[in-house]
Amino acid sequence: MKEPIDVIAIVGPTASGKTALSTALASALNGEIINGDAMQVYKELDIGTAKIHPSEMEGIPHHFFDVKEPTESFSVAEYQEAVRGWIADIQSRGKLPIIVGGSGMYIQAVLFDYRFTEQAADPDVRKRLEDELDERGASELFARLKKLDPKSAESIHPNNHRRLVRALEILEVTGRTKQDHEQQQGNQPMYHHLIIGLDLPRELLYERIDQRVDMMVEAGLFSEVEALWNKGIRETQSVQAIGYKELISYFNGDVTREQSIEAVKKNTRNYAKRQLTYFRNKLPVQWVEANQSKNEIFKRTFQIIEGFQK
RNA sequence: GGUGGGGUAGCGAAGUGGCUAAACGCGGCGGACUGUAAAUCCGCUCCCUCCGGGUUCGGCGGUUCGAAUCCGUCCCCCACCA
Repeated sequence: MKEPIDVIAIVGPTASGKTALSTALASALNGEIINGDAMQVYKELDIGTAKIHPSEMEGIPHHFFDVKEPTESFSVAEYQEAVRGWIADIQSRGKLPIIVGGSGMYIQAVLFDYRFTEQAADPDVRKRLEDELDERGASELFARLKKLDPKSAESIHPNNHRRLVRALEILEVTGRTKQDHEQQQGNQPMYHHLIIGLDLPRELLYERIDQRVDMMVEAGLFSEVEALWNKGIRETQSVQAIGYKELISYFNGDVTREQSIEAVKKNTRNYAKRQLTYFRNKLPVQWVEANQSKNEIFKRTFQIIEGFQK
């Protein structure tokens, strides 16, 4: 008997062709698309995030893009909640939700039984911990974590200040350890889902990335970033995205234009590699070779979907 | 043709008799990841490997117990002079 698919996710490193596949798939399957990308939630970050242009949407509804101002912060927990809402909404209308994006953990958090702490993150507590870290040094904070939450301390490298601070923050805000919190939950899937991953030979991927960055520059990436910069948006979470932070260095006068472009390319390549690591090791991905014609990719994807439903 | 500078691992660049398979940076590869994730962090990167071993510092030949480091010679690059 056939068990219907609840949701399909299309993942893959940046520049692997997810967007092109997504619209084709959505029209074939009566689907609607949900953003699976942490940075594409931001308004005004269009070119650098390779956000789909309305003219390319082919009439397919796209959800959860452009929902944040570039000055706002954003989090996985927020993403999880919103996207699960969208999945329910799309399903209720008899359509198939298709999540498309490259943020592995975000997608994992909606598809699997990830439970975040009841209380939201507390910026004040975090700030204080960060200051403390600067003043007293990481080793002192790490020693504290080791004492209060030894299990988590084992899995956090002392140099990873961000995760160190977060673990301490959880302790302080919720009164429970990070470890205690996480062991309550399984990695149970929340939906009958299928994850399609696009992959292509590394060398080719890098070539495509370099080309795409050049295209972004031609498409006006510098003026996009300059507009943000002129508004004083220079250090927000949004603008830590690749393609933005490097050009901000340029507008700050720290590097040349050419250097900033090269940095974008390099950081994008490194990022693509990290994405692949995540997909490979954290998600049950059905891989599709992306180094072939759109038609072939589409056909192969369809085969997988049909096989999955049987 | 002459004078000076230089040739070190994928690249850049230290090292100027033993502690050096050779600092450091970049690039590359692998990995971690539960409210910043396009973030943050870790490991590996001459060859074969379990211990360990084998070849290296432009080439060749010397000196020395021992050389990337000293000497001779040859090749190549750069600058200036002719």
